[in-house]
Amino acid sequence: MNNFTLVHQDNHSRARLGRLITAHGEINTPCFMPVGTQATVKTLSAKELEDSGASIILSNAYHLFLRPGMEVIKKAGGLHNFMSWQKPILTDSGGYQVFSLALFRKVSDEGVEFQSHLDGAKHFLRPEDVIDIQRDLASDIIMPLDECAHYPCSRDYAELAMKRTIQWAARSKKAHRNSQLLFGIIQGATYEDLRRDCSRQLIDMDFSGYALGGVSVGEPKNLRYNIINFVSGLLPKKKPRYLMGVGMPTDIIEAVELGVDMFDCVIPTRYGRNGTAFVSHEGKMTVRNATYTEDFGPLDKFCSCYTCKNFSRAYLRHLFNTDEMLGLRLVSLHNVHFFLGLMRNIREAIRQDRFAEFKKEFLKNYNNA
RNA sequence: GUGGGUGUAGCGCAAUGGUUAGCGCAUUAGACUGUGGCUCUAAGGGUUGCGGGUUCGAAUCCCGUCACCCACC
Repeated sequence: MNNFTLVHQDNHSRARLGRLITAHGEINTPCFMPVGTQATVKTLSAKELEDSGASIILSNAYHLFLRPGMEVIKKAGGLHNFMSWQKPILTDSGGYQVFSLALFRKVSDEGVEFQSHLDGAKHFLRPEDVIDIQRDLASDIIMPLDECAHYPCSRDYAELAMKRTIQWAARSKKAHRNSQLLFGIIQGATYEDLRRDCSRQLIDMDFSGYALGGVSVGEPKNLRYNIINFVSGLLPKKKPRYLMGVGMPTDIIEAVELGVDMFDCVIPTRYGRNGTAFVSHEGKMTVRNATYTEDFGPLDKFCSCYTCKNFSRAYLRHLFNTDEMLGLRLVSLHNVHFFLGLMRNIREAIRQDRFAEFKKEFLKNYNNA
């Protein structure tokens, strides 16, 4: 059975409209998944997320495994109940975190031994363990353990990481026995032949969707788009395509044009906490800047979110300058609203076969992001 | 009034005779892509209280003066 339906293919590009069915509801694609690593999209309540139009969020097996631990989540009745979010959840395996956060790690074909970034305790996780953890989380879409190479990276290491990712994907598939949707993760850094080999082998294993990993890890933009373009062209049309960890609005638009369906990124919330807002027809805006000291207009005059309906730039700047936590919340809320609104606009443009015009129009006035 | 102490960037402080007076915070402006609210990068900002003197050279030593602090009258 296929959980993904291709609803419409844009006439003038590879952009596509789709629908993904999960145990906790349907997701219209292209979609953006706000990131809730520690069972919370930082500073936002489930209601605020829902009101912003979020149809799925992302969480993280590595973080939740370390804290609060699986026993707590199991007793809570799964991640949905624990965090009181009843729409779909995709959980990342934690492959990325093992390679970016752990104090120490030793990777072998068997799995990965690492030291917790929280308390230094040593853990050993095999791909099978990571599937079990996500079974207990009871998320809707789950990801296999993978090895994410950063940029720049030698061809030898990229090949090693890619091959291990494939082996682990096969073992994950074997260990996966329920109705959660398991995606395959394509690695191979910036090397097209490695990406091709990885794609082919994962496609042969028949996953519910395919994720493009190891992107936006420091590589220049042109290389990034080359790889997205290349891999997207290899993937089956009838399965969802997920570009992991991406990204800026312009990255998302470029990737949608290349046929990507799903995105997640910390940018709206992290930038929100750090005082950068995304504004329609403008781009990135640093809320702290002195120029807004007496700007009593809304953050984004085209936005209908709670922040923009009720507060001025001058007030938001004041909140950031005084380190008041409401500022983090209000700008995070706006940014999430902005990203989800962007996705709605993208879907509508594809539906009307005018994605190219939409992209042109969007980029015309939109700078730096 | 007497004695002592202190005056250096918006604030708190370094620099005890030797290049162009530094540091932290603050300010200003950047960065952040499968999340630690953190962190990082850069910039602006000085008549060293004021006036005089000694010296090749003074934030630094001397004299005067002003302000503030402490103690004693």
